[in-house]
Amino acid sequence: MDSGSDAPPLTPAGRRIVDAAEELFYERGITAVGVDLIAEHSGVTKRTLYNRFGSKDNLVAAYLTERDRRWRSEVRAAVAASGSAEDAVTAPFEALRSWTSTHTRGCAFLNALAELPDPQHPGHRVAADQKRWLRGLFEALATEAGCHGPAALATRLFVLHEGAVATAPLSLGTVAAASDLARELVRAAVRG
Amino acid sequence: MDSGSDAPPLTPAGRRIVDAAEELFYERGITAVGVDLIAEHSGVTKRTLYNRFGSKDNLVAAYLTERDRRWRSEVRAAVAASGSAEDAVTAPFEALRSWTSTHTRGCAFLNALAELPDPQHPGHRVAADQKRWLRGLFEALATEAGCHGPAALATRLFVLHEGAVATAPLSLGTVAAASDLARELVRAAVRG
DNA sequence: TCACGGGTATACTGATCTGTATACCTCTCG
DNA sequence: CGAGAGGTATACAGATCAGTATACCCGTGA
Repeated sequence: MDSGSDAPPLTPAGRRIVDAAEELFYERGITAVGVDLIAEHSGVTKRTLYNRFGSKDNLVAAYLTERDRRWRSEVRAAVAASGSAEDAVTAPFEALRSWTSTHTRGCAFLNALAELPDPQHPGHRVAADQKRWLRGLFEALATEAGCHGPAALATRLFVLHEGAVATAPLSLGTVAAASDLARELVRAAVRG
Repeated sequence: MDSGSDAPPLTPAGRRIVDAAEELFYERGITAVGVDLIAEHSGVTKRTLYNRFGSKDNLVAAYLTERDRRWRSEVRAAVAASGSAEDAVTAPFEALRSWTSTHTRGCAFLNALAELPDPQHPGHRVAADQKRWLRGLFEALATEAGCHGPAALATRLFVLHEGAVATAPLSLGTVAAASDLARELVRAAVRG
């Protein structure tokens, strides 16, 4: 559940493959990108790609797992950088703000869920787990901050967060709006 | 902007093609479904499909346009069925509730945006327009109900709505949570 | 009567898809 | 020395992709 250190240490070629997959899958879509293109962009033979990952589905899962690892790291850093337990609850929205300022394709995990309907697909599982982790993080942070009704509050913060990231590419000011409302909700839950 | 009556009257075969496209594109994904499969499912020759729509991209746009037309109709019905101007503001959440009770693949438009990164793609435009329409509808309803700060409120309601529909397939209770919070926000904006 | 719109049937093109086969190279470590 | 891991290079299989070509059928309306 921690998505932590049980990652197999990637070989140099494996590293380049995942890097290329991260960019291409995210920018152009998973189904629209073929393994040949990824092999070419990473300067690696298709044979090597299949030796490392076995199948495209597994490579997709590796791509999402890597994204998940980095994203959790950024969120945890934002939580650690927050000044108070109350601010920590909305720290994921700060991480979201900086993410959306440089990326215009929204959430890699929501996009993956849109493209991979099959719950058995390894990539689907990674993406769904990422979302469940985030909702759980909100609940843990809300509990830590002494908020009333941490479970219900966490679901509300989670909805706001996902709505913001899902609509971020539309540039309708949803990230700031969600962030502001989230802070109001947390403040009310701490006081109330 | 109304997505109304300027729709070309579909021929019988065209009707069946769009119906099949609606089901297949939504359930399995746009890129993952080929035109041959749609032709087969609609009992139509591929020649006819191309005579009607010209290209897969155009068929995708027709699919999303049809979905948009139906969805706006359902939302407008929910608005009309609401008992008061205040209830009308959150009527789209009622439509969302009934939609997610029978569909587990989330929002066809968000899914389309996830699969079609190119803003020039005709399907991308239809999906983006649908989202802008919804945000505008919230603002119009909020204004009608005499809410304070209707523009900011509309963006908040929009974020909640999109977060709910984006995470609905995860079954984390987000639709009910967003709906409840939306009503609280509207009530506060009417009173305040 | 006859032209035309809507549709069927079948075959095809050229590209691209995931995945595999075969053969060779090079470095490290026991 | 020798084995194995990591990788390259090239070619291939079989399926599927979007889209086109050719030829025919049938109903309606001028």
